[in-house]
Amino acid sequence: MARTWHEELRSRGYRVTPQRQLVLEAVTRLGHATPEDICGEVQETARGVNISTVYRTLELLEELGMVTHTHLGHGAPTYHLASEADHVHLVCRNCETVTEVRPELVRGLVDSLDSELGFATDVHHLTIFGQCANCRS
Amino acid sequence: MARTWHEELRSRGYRVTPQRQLVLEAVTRLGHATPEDICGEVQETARGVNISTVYRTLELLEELGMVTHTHLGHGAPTYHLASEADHVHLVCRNCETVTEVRPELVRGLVDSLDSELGFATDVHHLTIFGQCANCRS
DNA sequence: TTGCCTGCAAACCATTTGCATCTTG
DNA sequence: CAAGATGCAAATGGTTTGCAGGCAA
Repeated sequence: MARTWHEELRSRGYRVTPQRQLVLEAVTRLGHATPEDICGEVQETARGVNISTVYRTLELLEELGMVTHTHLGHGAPTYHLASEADHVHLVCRNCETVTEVRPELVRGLVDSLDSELGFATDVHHLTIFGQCANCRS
Repeated sequence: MARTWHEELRSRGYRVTPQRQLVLEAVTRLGHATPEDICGEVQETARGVNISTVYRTLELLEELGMVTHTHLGHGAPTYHLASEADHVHLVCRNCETVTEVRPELVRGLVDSLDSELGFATDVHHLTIFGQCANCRS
């Protein structure tokens, strides 16, 4: 069986704290949430948790490869579980709607960049801006 | 002959000011510059120009379709002439190097998004993060 | 002369950091 | 009990805004 999250933390010299568990749970529950969203969600359970702890924890979880973030607009980035990150984001400039599309759509591009330039695309972080079908008509 | 920039401004009720000319020249000269870079460049010629004027002017020039911006990293966005924007940016997460690639590489993706989802991709704004050939080896 | 523009300063938002204190292992 | 984690407050970086005076048309 795969190493648990707690073991993962410990083996790298980090500690398991209630705050870290709550942040991870919040990210799991919310999906596509900003640090502030996450902080709010965490505070539903534990009032005292500070936003700087949320930032530090998100950085840690990202380093561990458990969460990733994307920039979906002008404001704060959004975080979600790495295990659920297998999709590409389309953001409509007009109505701000975010659509998730299957990664196969960018397969061709990713392959070209690899074979032609040796560039390894980070698909999870990819966000494509434009105009959605609704707003075009 | 096409309408000049000055006519374009005037016809929309905007005014031609030295600051606006300087900002446009700075963007032309610098390419891929942050608002702060641009402000610095402008101030080489006209000391008094304020950064808030630079922000306001960039917003205006973008609305007029003369410049565009992209996010190449965590910090400030970078601006460049729309007429020179016909390329896609690759950003290496490791060495921070920015590479411009010809837009044909994303043609397939853009076409798929259009035909399958009716989504009109804003190629100019597209930035692809990943790891470059150098840093992979 | 009109009212759009600009400079300045202050407000804002998202994020980071220093430090004293608390907790985990 | 030692090192790492947290809370708090203050600093930071980037951007926006209100307002009084300035300048283009």
